[in-house]
This record gives sequence, structure tokens and C-alpha cells, in this order.
Amino acid sequence: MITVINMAKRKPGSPKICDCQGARKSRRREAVVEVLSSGPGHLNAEQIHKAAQKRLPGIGIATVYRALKCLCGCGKVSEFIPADGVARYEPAGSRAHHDHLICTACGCFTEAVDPEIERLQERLAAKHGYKISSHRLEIYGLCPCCSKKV
Amino acid sequence: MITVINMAKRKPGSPKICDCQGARKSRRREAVVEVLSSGPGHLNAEQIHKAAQKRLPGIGIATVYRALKCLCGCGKVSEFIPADGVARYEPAGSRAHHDHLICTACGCFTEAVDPEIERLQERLAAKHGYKISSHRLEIYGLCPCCSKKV
DNA sequence: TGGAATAATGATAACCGTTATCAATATGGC
DNA sequence: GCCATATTGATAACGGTTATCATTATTCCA
Repeated sequence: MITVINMAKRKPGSPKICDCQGARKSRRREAVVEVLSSGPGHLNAEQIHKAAQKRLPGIGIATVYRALKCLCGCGKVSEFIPADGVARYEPAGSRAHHDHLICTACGCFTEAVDPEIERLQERLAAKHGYKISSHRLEIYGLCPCCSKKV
Repeated sequence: MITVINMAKRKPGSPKICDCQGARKSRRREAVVEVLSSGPGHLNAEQIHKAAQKRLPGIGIATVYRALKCLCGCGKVSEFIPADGVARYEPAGSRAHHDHLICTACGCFTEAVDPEIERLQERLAAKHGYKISSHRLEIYGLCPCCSKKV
């Protein structure tokens, strides 16, 4: 089954919350955007749903998933899936690419980038004849706070 | 609910296929080990199940999952979960750590290591006060074969 | 060489995050 | 306001994985 998100029949110039062709503006989708842009980042769908319900009681989980998919599709939000298999979302756009340090004790996320690592990844991929489209680096361990407690 | 895999009451010296305390030897678990050590690597549970059924018709998927969990627990097998959320398994032990290049077109996996990247990861983690326990680097893109076809 | 204790197994229900379905509702262009 | 259609909420379905439970296999010990 092929899923197409509102790609057809949209007349140009109509309002849109994301750049998907044919998307209409809606308060639920706006609420999801607000949650993401005001929240701490790295939220999963359930957490986004709960936060969105405070703004719009009654908003359904399916709507949240649909909004996230739409927003990811047009690049406003980026999704990443850590080792627990549960997708996390963060506002993209103005935010640069980064990797994640993930605490195995408290589950917190820290963003980090090392330009040298980025460059070496390109080199590694080229060495194996790969054309990179994306990459994912996650470092698991104890965050400063949790390593003190041990 | 706490899950304990045969941790209690085992008398020392009994045969074991893995180093889990209390584990008995069984043909199913051996079959899973054989599949993993003879196969191409990066197999998911379903693929391992199919391969194991050729050796032991009737072996159930639950047994495969249980064997994999046991073998992962004692370090004989390593599990990793790429962006599709489906766990892949490969024999550990003699095999060194490596990262993965994953083709977004054909889905094939290539193993790769760059010692410099490994070192820089340590540095990045230290910079943020993290004590690394593990890490995961996946590079997505087109493999040499698929990038020719485009 | 049994037999008791208990670990392993297969079938299958349950689980959980996510997606599809569908009727009802909201939106935007006119 | 009306029409076409995009969006929504409730919920069923889905796919990978885990738990349950009665049955079978393994190990230890007499």
C-alpha cells in the first residue's frame, strides 16, 4: 500500500503549516510544533502527545503521529531512533546536525558534534565506496551526574 | 516484572552452551549458534529462525529469541538495532567491534572501523563528562553496487 | 539406570509503538 | 454559506518481541 500525504490536488498559495503540498493549517499540528519548539527535545510520541493535550485537550495520539510524519517529511522536525527502538523527535530547521550522548542510567540525552568525526565518517564511507545520505552516532555511557552517584 | 534467566540453583560444573549460570545444553541453542557463526551476519530473528529450521525442523521462534537473549547476555552474540528498529545479530567473541555502513537501496550491511573515529569518540565523550560503555555508528547511503545502478 | 528436580521448548496470547481505517468534522476557495 | 477535501479521534490492525503455561528434555544423584 502506498501512502501519500496530501500530495495531490492542492492549489498553490493556500496556507500551510509545513511544506507538504496540500497541507492545511490546523491547530493540532500547530500545537505539536509548539511542543517541540518549546520542549527539552528528544521527546517521544507519547511525551509529545501528553504535552500537546495540555494545550489542546482531546487531541489524539494518531493526530500526533500524523503531524510528526508530516513535519518530518518537510524537514521541520527530525526523527531519530535510538537503541530502545522508540522514535524521538526534535525541531530541525535552524538546528544543526548533532550526535547524541545517551546516559544508560538516567536516560538523558546530550547533543554533541565533533567536526573531525564528521569528516572521518565521510572518509570511511568513501573508502568503502559509499555515498553518504545520513549517519547516526550514539555514545552510551554514564552522564556526569550519574557517574558521580556510583 | 523481573526476568531472571536460570540464574539460581545451578550446581557448578554442569555443561553449558553459554556462560549464563544454570544454562543447560540444548540442540536448539546449538543450532542458533551454528546459524550465526556460519551465516553472513546481520541476520534478524526471523532469518535466524528460518535458517535454524533447516537444521532443526520444528524449532519455534520463541526459542530463537530466548537463545539469542541468552547468548547476548553472556557475550557470545552481539545485538544491534538499526534505524528500522529490527534487531540484528552477529557472533561476537572473536569478532572485533565495528561500525556499519548500511545501504538505503538494497539494505546490505558493510562492516567498517576507523581507529581514529573510535579515539575521537572517546575524546568527545570525555569532553562532556561521559564515561563510555558502548557506542553505535551507522552510516546510511548507497553502496558501491547500488550507486552504479542510479 | 531410573527418577526427581528443574531447565528448555512450542504454541500462542499479550504487549507496545506505530500505522491504517472510517465516519465525522474542520478548513479554505469560491 | 457551500462544496470539495483535508484533518481528526477512536479504535482496529500490524509487526517485532516477550510472557505464559503445559509439555518435554536435560542433568544430577542415588
